[in-house]
Parts: sequence; structure tokens; C-alpha cells
Amino acid sequence: MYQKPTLKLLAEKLQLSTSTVSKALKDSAEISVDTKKRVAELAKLMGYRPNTAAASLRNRETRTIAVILPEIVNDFFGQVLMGIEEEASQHNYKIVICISNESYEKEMDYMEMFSNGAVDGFIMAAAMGTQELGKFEHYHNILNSGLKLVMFDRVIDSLDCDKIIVDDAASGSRLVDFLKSKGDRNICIASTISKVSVGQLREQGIRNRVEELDGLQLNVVAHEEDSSFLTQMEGSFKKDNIHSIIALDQRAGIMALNKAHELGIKVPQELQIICYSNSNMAKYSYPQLTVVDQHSRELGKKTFIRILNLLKNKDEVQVTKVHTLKTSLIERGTTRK
Amino acid sequence: MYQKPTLKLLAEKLQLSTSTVSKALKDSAEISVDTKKRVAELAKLMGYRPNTAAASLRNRETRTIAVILPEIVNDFFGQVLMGIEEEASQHNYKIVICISNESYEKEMDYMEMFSNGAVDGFIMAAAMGTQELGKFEHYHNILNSGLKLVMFDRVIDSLDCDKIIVDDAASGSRLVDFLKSKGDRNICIASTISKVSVGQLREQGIRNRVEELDGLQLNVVAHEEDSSFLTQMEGSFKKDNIHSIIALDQRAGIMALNKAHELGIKVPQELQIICYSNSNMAKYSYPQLTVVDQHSRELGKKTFIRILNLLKNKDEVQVTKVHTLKTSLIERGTTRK
DNA sequence: ATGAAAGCGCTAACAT
DNA sequence: ATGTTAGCGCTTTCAT
Repeated sequence: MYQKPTLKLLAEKLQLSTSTVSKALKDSAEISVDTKKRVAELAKLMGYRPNTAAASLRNRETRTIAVILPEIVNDFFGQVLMGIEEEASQHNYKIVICISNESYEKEMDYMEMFSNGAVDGFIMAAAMGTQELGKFEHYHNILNSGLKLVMFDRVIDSLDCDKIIVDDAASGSRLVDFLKSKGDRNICIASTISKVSVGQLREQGIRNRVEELDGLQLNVVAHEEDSSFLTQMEGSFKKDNIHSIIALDQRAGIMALNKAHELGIKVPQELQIICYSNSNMAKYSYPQLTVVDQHSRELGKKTFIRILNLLKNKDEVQVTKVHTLKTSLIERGTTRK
Repeated sequence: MYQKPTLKLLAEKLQLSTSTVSKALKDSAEISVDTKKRVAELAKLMGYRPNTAAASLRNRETRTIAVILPEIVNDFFGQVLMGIEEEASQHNYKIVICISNESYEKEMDYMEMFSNGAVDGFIMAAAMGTQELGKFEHYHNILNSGLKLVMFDRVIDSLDCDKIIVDDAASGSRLVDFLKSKGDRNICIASTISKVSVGQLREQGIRNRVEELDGLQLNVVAHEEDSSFLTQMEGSFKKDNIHSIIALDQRAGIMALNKAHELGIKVPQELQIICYSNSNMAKYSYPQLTVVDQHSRELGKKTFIRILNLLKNKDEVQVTKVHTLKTSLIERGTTRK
């Protein structure tokens, strides 16, 4: 196995000192143009790559961000991750990925595991378990230790850190207006994420708007488990005279649509369905689901850029910010024209 | 910002040398039981975590694996990643994730970027671009430099490295038998991955079996782009008298199903559909798709365990192995009982 | 059973 | 413009 080139090796070959070579590679003004050129050439020729562990140790920065996701087999988080990854690789950052699997313990373990020098900061969406339990010391520990933290989508209100979210409540409210304009009066909320902040916000937005307007009715079908959800949904179809369904998450949306098929209810003629999250599941359903697009990839990019700024201005005191992205409605086959 | 505890700090507090503390934490036989206990207690109390960069530099191992995936918004790769991640975190390994986005260049960039000390090895599925181009020097470079490489699913036949795959060709063959046993004679292959090794293997398996048996007919509909695929599919529905469709990937499967709906073809009565990959899209379609389950999470776990073994026996000469997992058919709503 | 010292590869303050 | 040196935090060999 051949020896990987190091600064020392380059220096020997060029009859220079390591510090000169180091500076040359950094395009330092101290070094002559000629030397820089010679160094660059040999480095390229030998395929020199700086040893990241050594640089991290010395510079006290790893150029690595831990991304903690509640799940990964989920188009929304997948798209966010793509956005993060894209931006990260553009800025020559690495990301390590952790999957909390909605568990408080795993989330905490990961944060502890990376809390000493392994990463410069964390990007994360809170696990369902964490939001249910309401225990947030592990976030505080991270912040206290000087590591950067940016949360997205599933954020903790009471926590003083940067957050990138979408206009969940406002979008819910807009959906009510949209459905009302189509003549619907009896709206049903379907959700498998009612324990999670964004689910609650969306529901609140819808609820508030329904109360503001006259002559609207609201039902709620909510359960995390597929079979219970479907039983509830079927009950609601049979006893309530539902005009439309707002599904707060992709799974609820697709399950509601399938239940409607099963019961012979015509979509969108007899029932309109709108679903949160522009997922493949929604894009490839029949008919294609009308969705609230959260611009998830953009969200990922914004999140990374935020933490990058925090890192660049490391020692300045910074005002934490909540950045809200506006969602948009993509009208497809489950709503009427 | 408080100072993170280091070995030196622990040593000072305990009036010991750093080497003693280091050994104690490693439960070395050289150190007295009593000292070990004192060290362990203080370490716990102060929340000591070894600095990974320093350990990497010293030990010449990072306990980090790069995972290069063609895409991430894809349930198959998502599930594999879950399996890898699960196993990695269990063995106290980190994974950094790279998304090649099916591009040869990105794949190569990533491999170069991590080829000097940043990771101990690579787990990857080849990008479509790489398989099309047929350029594999970047893989050879990795292997030559002593880094470990394990490929899964989309592997390079000619490359001498460890591979974890599923029985693509054999499973294709079994599907033909299955459909024939249901009385189908005219089978159609639908694919959006015909440029990729696994797509070709599946097709080959099907094709061979069709030729072996008597009285079967085979059509092929293949295109990566949705709209061209759908046009072809519609044409095939209208002119060929198809009895069943074998979709080589999830997207092809769901698009074929939707097209059947659109044309008023009854599934599974008039047309059976079987689809590769047990994705959420297939699970939540209407009716639910019958699928070939690749046990993707298991595949991820096996892949990680393989690279771990390679790493543990670093310097032994190892025979590269191809490990083949057996797929299984999950019969659901798009095939007849 | 414990400690001193060297060194992994890199950077930067401080010579020259 | 180039070089010397110290040190980031850890492990390990070789004393003691």
C-alpha cells in the first residue's frame, strides 16, 4: 500500500519547509508566485489531499455538520436532506447523518456522541418522542457548549435557536378559503402527525379560519397507526357528510384517497382532497393529489446557509432568527378546477 | 464558552499523567482497578468525550464510512441507508452521506474528496452515469490506496471488490413462472432503469425464462423519462394484448398502474402488475401493488457488516466476495389470488 | 502501576 | 520570501 502524500513529503521533494508549502497551498501573499506554482504542480501531480483529521485538530473546526432526521424513508425529509447536501458539498462541508427514528433517546445519544469536536454544528428536526416528552436539555447542552444548532420544520418554540419553518398555520387558513371558494362547507382534517408541532400548527390554522368564517363545519380524523386511522376515516365518510379533506401529512392523504376509492366515492367530483407535502407518493397517486408544496429542498438549502453564517461569524453574539418560508398550493387531480 | 474536558484536564484533576488516564479509559490491564474507577467517575462527571480528530490522526482510522447513493428521495435507497445507519451506530461508526445524483462526476468528486484519511472506506451503489460511461478508474484508485470498498445493488461486474446484491436474474425468472401459473401468456416489462445493471439483470432473467418456456410472449416498455414512458405504455396497452406487467422499478410500476386506471383496465382481473421494490409508493397505491421485496434494510445491514469485517482484518489479504440475498414476492392487490 | 516523551499532519506566530 | 518551532489531543513505546 503506497504512502499518502503529506506536506512533509511535498516539502522534501521541493526542498522547502512544510510551512512554506502549507502557506503556498493556501495561496498566501507571503509566498512567491513561482514557489506557489511549483507547489501547486507537485501537489496536483501527487494527488495531495490535506489530512482532514490533522486540520480539524489544529483549526478546531471540522467542516462537518451533523444532520439529525426523524426518519429517512420519507420524501419530505429526503428532499430537505438533498438541499442540505447540495449546499454543503458546494461549500466544501461534509454532513454526517443520524436517524433518530422519532426516538428521544436516539436523538440524545447522537447529540452527545457528536458534542465533542466531531462536528461544528447540528441541523435537525425534533423527533416525535422529544416533542411528546417535552425534554429539551440536550438542546441546551449543545447551545451552551458553543456548538451551532439550526432547527427546521419540527422546531421547539421555547428554545432560543435559529429555526427555518414554513407558514404552517397561515397555509392551513388559506386552504380553508380555497375549499370554501369551491363551495365546500364540511371539511375534514386527516392526520397521522397530530403529536408533532407542525401537525398542531396546521390544524390550528384551519380551525381558526373555520371559526372566523360562517357556515363551515369541521371534523377531525387523527391517529398515527394505519389501521385505526382507516377505521376512523371510514366511519367519518359514512356518518359525516364530508365535502373535502385536508390531510396534514402525506400518509394521511394517500390513505384517505384510497379509502375513498374503496367506498366508491368520486374524487374530486364528490370529495376534494388536499395533502401536505409534495411527495412522490402524492405525485404518483391516482388521481394525482393536490398538495401544499413546502419547497422542501429550498428549505434544506436555507437551513444549511443559516448554519454556515452562524459558523462564519462564530464569536459574534447573534440574534437568533426564525425564518418562515411560504408554502404554495399545487392544484392537481384531487381538487376541482 | 466553557472548555471541553481533555485527557490532560482529567489527568491534572486526578494528579495522574495523561498516559495513565488514557490507558485507564481503555480498561488496560496495566492500570490498577482503583485508578480505573476514579478515572471513569471523573470522566463521566465531566462529560469527557475523546476528541475524534486527535484519535483519528493518531490511530490512522476515522471510524467513518462514506456512503455514496445515487439518490435519496427513493424508498429503496432510503431503506438501505437505514440498515447501514443502524448497524453503524451500533458499532460506534459514523457515516457521512454523499448523493451522486446519478452523476459520474459527482461520484468521482466525492471519492476523491474522501480518499485521504477522511474515511476508512466506502459503501456505494454506482450512479447511472458511471454505469453508462463505463469508467471505473476512480474505484480502482480507492482500492489501490488501501481504502475499503463494498458495493451494493448497482455493482460493477468487472471490479474486484466485495458486493452485496439480490438475486435479480433469478427473481425475474421466478416472476415469469408465477404469472404463467396464473394463466398469463403475454407479459410486458416496464422499466425506467434499463441503463442500470440491476434493470438489465432483471430483464435478462425474465427474458431467459420466457424463452425456456413455451407459448409465452414478451413486450418491453422502457424509458427513463415519465412522459415518454407513459406514451409507450399507452401504445402497448392499446395494440398488444397484455396479460401482465413486470415493472423493474417502483416508478415504472406505479405509472403503469395509473395508466391502467386511466384506460379503465381492471387490475388485477384484466391485468396483473408486479413491481420491484417494496416502497411506500407501492404499499399505499390503490390497489396495493404486489411487489418483489429486496429486503433492503437487511441488505444495508449486511453491507455494513461486510465492510466492518474488511476493516477489522485490515491487513490480511482477503478474497473478495459477492453475497447474494434472496428476494421474496409479497402478493397484494395487483395480482390474483 | 505509573509516567515521560515522541509523533500522527497540519497551521501560524515568530524568527530570519 | 522562507524557515523554525510549538502545539492541537491522543496513543503507545519505553522507561521507572
